[in-house]
Amino acid sequence: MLARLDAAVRPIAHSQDLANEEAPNLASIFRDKPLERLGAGSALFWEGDPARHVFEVVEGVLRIFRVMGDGRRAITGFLYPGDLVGVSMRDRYLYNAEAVTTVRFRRHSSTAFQGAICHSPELRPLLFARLCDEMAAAQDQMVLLSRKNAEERICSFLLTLARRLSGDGSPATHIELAMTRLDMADYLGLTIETVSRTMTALAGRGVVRQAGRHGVSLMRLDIIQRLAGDAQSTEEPERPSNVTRRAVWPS
Amino acid sequence: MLARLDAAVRPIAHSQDLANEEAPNLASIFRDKPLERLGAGSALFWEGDPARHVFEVVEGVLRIFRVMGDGRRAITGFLYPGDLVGVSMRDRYLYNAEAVTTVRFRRHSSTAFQGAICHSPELRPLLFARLCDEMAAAQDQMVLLSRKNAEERICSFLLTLARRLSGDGSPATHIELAMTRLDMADYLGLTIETVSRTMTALAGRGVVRQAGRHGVSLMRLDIIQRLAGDAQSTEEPERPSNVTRRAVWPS
DNA sequence: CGGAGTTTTGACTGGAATCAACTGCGGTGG
DNA sequence: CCACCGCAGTTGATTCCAGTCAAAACTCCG
Repeated sequence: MLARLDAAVRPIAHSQDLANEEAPNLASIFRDKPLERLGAGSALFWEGDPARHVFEVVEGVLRIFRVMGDGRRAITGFLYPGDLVGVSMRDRYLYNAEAVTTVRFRRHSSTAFQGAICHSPELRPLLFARLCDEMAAAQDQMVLLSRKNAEERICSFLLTLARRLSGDGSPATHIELAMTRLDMADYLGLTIETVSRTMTALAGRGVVRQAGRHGVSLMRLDIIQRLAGDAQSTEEPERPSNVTRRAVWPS
Repeated sequence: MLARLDAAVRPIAHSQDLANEEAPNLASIFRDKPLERLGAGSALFWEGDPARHVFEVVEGVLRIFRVMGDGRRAITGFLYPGDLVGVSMRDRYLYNAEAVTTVRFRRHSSTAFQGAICHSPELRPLLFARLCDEMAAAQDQMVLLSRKNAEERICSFLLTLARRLSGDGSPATHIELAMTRLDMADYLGLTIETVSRTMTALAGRGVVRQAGRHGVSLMRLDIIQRLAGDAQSTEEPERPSNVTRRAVWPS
């Protein structure tokens, strides 16, 4: 009873990778599996369910979250095309996974996935790398939740999303939030009211521009970056420890 | 390129395992390495340092943390004997590691460690399992930071510590906190004053008893467990596909 | 056009942060 | 042995950011 990790793992490269012609990658394991579909709001699995499958998100957005006894919800991550869900060493899923939007995905049995990983010296390090990226992202999130104020949380979130959606390194200047304010709040450790007020305040200062319910244009990336709070303070920019500064975020 | 994870990984079993006579375990990789020593407060490495080594904690406690530009600190974890530090797929450490107490540890080069893992079908799943446990712990911490109040955070922390220090499943009833109030605060996303007040309040209610600066006796484990907030609410202990509400807490 | 859900806005509250003493322990050296 | 210092921790007073409660406004549907 070996493998079956329980973590949601994210890709290093974005999803539009050339899965077929290139060197094997994690997505290639799923290539011949049928495409399945999950309506917005539906659950892919629940915490505690037997962890029989591993999933690859092909299109759409998933949220993974836990719910406390009294109903308080904490979203621990959003998953995008190319991400794997349900990779775990345990026999039960440790969190809930729900579709934020309509999601298209492929399914693989945990045992077969495990076998494929174990026997492929090419794939193994890829999975390891994803787990490590995920761990780094989790630590970023812990910093955010433990020490950032509402404005810093929102700006960090927008920036992360902008970087992820752009594929390459530089953040996109316009993003479409797939999720509601409630999802954002439960991910950032805030309430919907605070998320709303903070977004409005940023828009009022011309830092962002809201376009419809879910569209956000990042008008002043420089300011957003500063407000996100990850920046070095202005002393000794040559600190070798700063070099990696944020090797962190995936993509 | 290949292996070098960046996560602090924890053991499933406690450290007093029979490293030598039993089946290979992760500690066995380090068995022939010399024991080194690190004074309380000293750094093992800094965020951004080249990740040349992987460490095994043999004795004492480490803290791993990040510092924001303006000095705010967030401790993302404490590491105990048997834990590995610096396992990473990146060429730089992503966080700081400092000794809370005097620490004794062993050191292994990242590349050699990586090689040992890659070539050992026994060790690989163990490392995977640790990463996954670490990921699960990180998610617990995100729930704590995002949705729990001060009292719940303190009780969760005490409970986690009690479980870890006892080795087996049932929580120890007396624990010695290796860390200061400041460490606790930076781990729990609180201030020292709030940690202090909350501890005092718990002691005042007879839930815990403080013994000296760092000793804590858990007088009412049942209450602590309830206050930690992870408990089921008292409805329907069996959870079939009771999709609506929520599906269970792990195990 | 209507209606439900989502988002925004406003008024007020409250829990933890902040600011500020004060206490007590532990080590050190006279 | 004890006076002194310094740091960790506690306690108190006050502030403030985000939460709560409530209602209005907007959007996206059919």
